[in-house]
Amino acid sequence: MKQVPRSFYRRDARLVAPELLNKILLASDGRAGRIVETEAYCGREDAAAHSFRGPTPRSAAMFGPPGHLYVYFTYGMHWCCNAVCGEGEGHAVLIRALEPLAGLDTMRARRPRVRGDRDLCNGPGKLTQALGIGKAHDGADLVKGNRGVRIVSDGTPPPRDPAVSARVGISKAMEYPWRWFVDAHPQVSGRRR
DNA sequence: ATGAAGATCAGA
DNA sequence: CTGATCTTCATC
Repeated sequence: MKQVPRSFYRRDARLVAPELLNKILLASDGRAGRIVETEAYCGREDAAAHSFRGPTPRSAAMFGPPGHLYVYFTYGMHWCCNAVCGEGEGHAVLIRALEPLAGLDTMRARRPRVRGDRDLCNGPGKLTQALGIGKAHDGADLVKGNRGVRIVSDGTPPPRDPAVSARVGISKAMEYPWRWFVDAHPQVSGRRR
């Protein structure tokens, strides 16, 4: 497994998001999945971003150093995780779906209602539940992995031609095509509109 | 102090 | 399509 250096994240989220595809999100106890769907959120120029109006207590991590995690709670029950990008401009990449790779038993235990393994991590709230990511990981360093979460590469390059679409579930700035996913994994990628 | 909206999910 | 569930932040 190769390390993904901090310089990888120190760029516009729209450049990082498609390149995060096929990298691996790793949790402390061996649970891991391949990233197959991402979305870019772009600070002050992006009305759909939590960072749009500048830093708040919730979005503080988005303005922090790149290569750290921004984790937020939404809809009264779900955690979502992002890789912070850029250099303090409030850019981040939302990780929306994983192809489960390891620790599937623990994932199933975390998501007891799920029938098939393909529903384990195919959504931003699902994958955090499967991997056990929550408030404790807000601000965690994905390069050092000192809070048990990191992103690595197994050498698989990002897709040469990732699928692109509008972002899912937003009500502002819907016109931007800032969602990328691995088209070759229809069974694990989230919704496909 | 208040309330509306929310980067979602599961089940009918 | 709807209900669940509760934090966050802008506004009053």
